Amino acid sequence: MTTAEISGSVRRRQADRRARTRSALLEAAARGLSTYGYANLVLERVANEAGYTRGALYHLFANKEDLALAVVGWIEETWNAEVGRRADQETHPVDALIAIARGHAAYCRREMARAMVTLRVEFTGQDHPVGRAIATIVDRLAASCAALIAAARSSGAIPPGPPPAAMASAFLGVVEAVGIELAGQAPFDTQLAERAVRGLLGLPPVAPAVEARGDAAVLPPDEEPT
Amino acid sequence: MTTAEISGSVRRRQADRRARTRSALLEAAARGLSTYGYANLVLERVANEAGYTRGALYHLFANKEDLALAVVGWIEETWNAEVGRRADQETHPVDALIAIARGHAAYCRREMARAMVTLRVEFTGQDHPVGRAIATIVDRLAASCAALIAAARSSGAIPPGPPPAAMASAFLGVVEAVGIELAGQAPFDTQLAERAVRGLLGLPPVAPAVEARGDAAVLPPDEEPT
DNA sequence: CGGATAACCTACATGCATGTACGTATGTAG
DNA sequence: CTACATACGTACATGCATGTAGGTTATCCG
Repeated sequence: MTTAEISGSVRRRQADRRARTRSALLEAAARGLSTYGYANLVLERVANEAGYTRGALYHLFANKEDLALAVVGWIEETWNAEVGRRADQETHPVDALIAIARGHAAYCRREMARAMVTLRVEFTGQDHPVGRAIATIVDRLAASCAALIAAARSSGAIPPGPPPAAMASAFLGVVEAVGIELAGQAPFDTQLAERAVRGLLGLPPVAPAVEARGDAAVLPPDEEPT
Repeated sequence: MTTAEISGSVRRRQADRRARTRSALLEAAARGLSTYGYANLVLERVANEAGYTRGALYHLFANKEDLALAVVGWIEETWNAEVGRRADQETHPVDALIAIARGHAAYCRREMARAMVTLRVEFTGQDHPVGRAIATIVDRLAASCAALIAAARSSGAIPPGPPPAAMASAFLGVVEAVGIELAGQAPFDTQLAERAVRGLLGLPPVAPAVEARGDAAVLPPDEEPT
């Protein structure tokens, strides 16, 4: 029984206990959202998978929407920490774009990345707070990519083409597609994403010598939510 | 006109009426599925948007699932007619892949293409008849692409890389991504899809002279369902 | 040790969407 | 003109998921 397990385990502070159950619920919710989406997500299943009941969930989150928004916020944090920070360290716009392509393709191995796609597709064309939250993140990211594309063009690094905003949308779509389609493949080849976006942007292809070696990146498993 | 022909045309009136309302409901359902997905699709809205009530819908379709399956079948037909046939006419595998890339990117302008994506995402990882129907279509398509990739490799047209099945998944993902992200943009540049998949597959980029001209394809609006 | 507070569970109320049964009107054949 | 079939509408029943209220158990502090 749950109560016996709790009383038998090591004593924790109330805040710790709260944070721990909150993390468990968030993780279960992220898994559920990535597979079932928002509408098909049933809260009792989420709570049970985390080892609780709906009562605990409604004690920690206001409602279903609040739970989903918390998951979206968690996604944004982890993405910024794992991908955005790496891209910000690059000085040249092309390098930053490639860093985003490879980093996001790698990030797509995580459960949360699939949740991002699922929610975005589900709420496209709707007017729902969760959809707006997702759109805000993606729009910010797209704006950054559009600025990078514009900068790379003005410096002559990539040839002219469609408007930067449109190219940025296609760019992110390509990166996401490669990441999602290849998530679960081992070894995970993040260079495929780079090859695709190079073609899209009009950059010269990667050197054949490097390409033949096929460098594969290995990712650590999902971390615990904070 | 003979009496048989007259009675035949008269007998047709009911069948025609049935087919017309069926088409109207199918079209409304496709629109609804592309924006709301399956779970959020409300049959009363579908029927009302087609100018009927749920009674007519349940007279022509067994249930919600049957309606969605009919939409999926309609998607498959139109896709084969507009994209698959074009690809089959190409003799060289690379040309067939490019034809699929450009054709599918163009096809993505249609409402139904968005429904295809929405349903596929919604039912990924589920065991639902609608999801199976979608998966069957996509799997067949992916198998065709994988065969084309393998053929192109054995003829030396494209360099070696990840397994053809994985490449085919990424290929379709890229094509879909470019098509979806750029649907609604005008002029619609199907060549972006070609550039992206060329990079992905390891093909040389398109000639700059042709690229600079930026040939845009214009599509007719959605046809009536048959 | 014991009250207070927070974490958590159980049971009920509500709303919404599907599916079904039945009613009506229009078309069709003998 | 009569009898039947088909297209479509209306109203009810059911199931399911959310949200809420109140009770129970665990933790904190004087």
